[in-house]
Amino acid sequence: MSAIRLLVLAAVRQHGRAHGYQVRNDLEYWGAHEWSNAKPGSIYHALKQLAKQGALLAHETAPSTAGGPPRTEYELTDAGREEYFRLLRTALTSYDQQMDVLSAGLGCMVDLPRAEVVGLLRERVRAIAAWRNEVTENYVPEDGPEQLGHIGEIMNYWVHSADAGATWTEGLIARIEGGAYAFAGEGEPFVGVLAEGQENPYATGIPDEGDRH
Amino acid sequence: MSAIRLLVLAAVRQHGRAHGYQVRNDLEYWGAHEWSNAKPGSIYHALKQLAKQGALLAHETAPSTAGGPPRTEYELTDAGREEYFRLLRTALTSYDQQMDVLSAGLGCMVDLPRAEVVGLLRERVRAIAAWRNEVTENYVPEDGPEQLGHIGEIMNYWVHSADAGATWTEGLIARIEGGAYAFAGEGEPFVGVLAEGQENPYATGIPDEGDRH
DNA sequence: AGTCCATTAGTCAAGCTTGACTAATGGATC
DNA sequence: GATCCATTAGTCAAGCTTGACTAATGGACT
Repeated sequence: MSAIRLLVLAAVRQHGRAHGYQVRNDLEYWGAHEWSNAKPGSIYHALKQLAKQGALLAHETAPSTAGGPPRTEYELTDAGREEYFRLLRTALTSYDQQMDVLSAGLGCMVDLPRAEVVGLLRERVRAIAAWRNEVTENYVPEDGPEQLGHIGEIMNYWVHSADAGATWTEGLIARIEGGAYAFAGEGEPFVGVLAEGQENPYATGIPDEGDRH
Repeated sequence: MSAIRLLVLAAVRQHGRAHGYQVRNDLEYWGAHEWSNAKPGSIYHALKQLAKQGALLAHETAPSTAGGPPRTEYELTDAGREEYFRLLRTALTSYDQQMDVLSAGLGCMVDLPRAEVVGLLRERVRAIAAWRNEVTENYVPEDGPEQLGHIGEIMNYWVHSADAGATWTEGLIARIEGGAYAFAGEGEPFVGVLAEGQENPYATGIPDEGDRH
């Protein structure tokens, strides 16, 4: 599972109706370029693919009001809403060693009820434990782990990462059970997208080639 | 950077001369399917691509002696040896949040001298610290981190993971400085590939569709 | 002697990712 | 008033990944 579809659906969903560049800006606002493969090509590809598969409805292209080529606006369909929640639940539950998927899930978690998120995260902790069990049982030779030599460090690293992930998840569960954040059905939903014309306070100040001289 | 090229170069290098299926088996022996995208398609693609780019020399296809279609054998070129060490050094040094790259680097680290590996890992710790610094400075609003709401959990998770990675790397440095493992120039090199006809003791017992009935 | 099928070995199309490129508008500068 | 260029918006080709598929050999079973 890649994070990009979840992120794109989340952005379109919060806008109600959005064009590609808006989605692209929101993902930059979320810092997604730092922890996921949210690049223009991937975003536009995901939009087209989701539209083709019926998760998004593509409205005919309209000429831009602010320069640039005409733009296509997208809206979530019912199938898209289902897909969004399916992806979100998977992102919070499954352990696939990919930081981007969980990160996207964290950004969207408040769209689910508090109790469900806690349940999904507990399931995640269980999944990590199961994975850990599987690899430690299958990859230790009869003569003890020393026999593996430096190769054993690979497993050592996986297990260390898995444990760190589980510990962190338990901390998050505690914070959520302690009342942190506003989840679905608990008042004003969190607004996480940029309004038309609003500037991104986290815009990357990184100059590209063209800025240098 | 993806781990697959490094893994494929490592397998070919250890064999001296190898065909695709041999590489595929070695990667399974290393457990690479558990922690990287080492699937048949990716492996054969990487072999072809590396050959096209001059890192591998492809010998003409020869009919298999044990069934199946004819196979192509590959050998490292001088450019391939350089590429191997370049990728290996990058894998050990850079922090890109991808477990597979570091895992591949760990599997290959003994091909470098002990002192160099320690240096590269120290550089890695520095890279993690720099990354941590950058994100914590750039993504905290003026009014304090609480302002971010649940979005702050994403950064919290990155930082936690980065710290866990740095701690683990420091542990590894200590083990290596303490004399663990045999590195380049320290006697018999570690043999990590399967000889012709040798069975993989870690073969996945997972049955695929065809086995079911 | 024919069929089944496990093993050996690799191909392929569809989808995803990447980095570089195109194209239109409007304001700043010379 | 012509040129430059930042911003807005999106395309494209090349490469990578995935899962399902093909193809050849030889042994087991009927």
